[in-house]
Amino acid sequence: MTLADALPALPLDAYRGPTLEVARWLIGKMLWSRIDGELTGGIIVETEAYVASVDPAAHGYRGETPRTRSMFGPPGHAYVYVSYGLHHCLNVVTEPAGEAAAVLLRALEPRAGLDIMRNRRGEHCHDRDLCRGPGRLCQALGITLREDGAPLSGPDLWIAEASQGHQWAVATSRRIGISRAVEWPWRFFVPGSQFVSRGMPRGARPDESAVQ
DNA sequence: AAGGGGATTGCCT
DNA sequence: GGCAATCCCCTTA
Repeated sequence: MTLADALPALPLDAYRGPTLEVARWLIGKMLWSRIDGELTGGIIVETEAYVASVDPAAHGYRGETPRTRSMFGPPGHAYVYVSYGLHHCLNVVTEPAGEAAAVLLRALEPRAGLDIMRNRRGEHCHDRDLCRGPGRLCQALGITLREDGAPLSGPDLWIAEASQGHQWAVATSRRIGISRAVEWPWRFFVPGSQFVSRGMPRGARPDESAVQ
């Protein structure tokens, strides 16, 4: 899969809507990066919604800080932060500017530039592990704090429809790795996909409304 | 001014 | 399955 296979970036307006709807809608879309001239990309198979106005687990819940500034910015832009001092995590900012809300991209099914991903992740990395987890995804695609605040409309980082219009089933569950609002079913993923970051945790269920 | 804790990962047992 | 790594941010004193 090369640049010629990439469809144009989705319009930034598409991210302005309710975060939970955007989080579900993003499943099955392609995330592309062309960082350091290297093209990489994959199908989004796992997301989580964070809405600071009501969500104690969200960054920005206690107001804007230097780290969370992008989360308060306009929709369709990247919010990248450093986790545990060493891993990067990529969010898509949602809702109108001023509302701190975003969708965390947790896993991709790698489709383009797998050799590049392996250069970054390790030569012995199995396909399945290249983008399985928010930190791994960023490492595989070369995403760092440099991309924080960047619009997801290219040319370095963008989200587009997948070239084959495959319909993916979507399931929901509790979010991973948080200690507040732990019961909220705000995680969306492709059930059965080997590229999802973990097996189905407690509380997981098929999401009927998203299965076509 | 100091300390606790994290939207994680990889390696160890 | 458990735990260390690692650093900065935010909370509390």
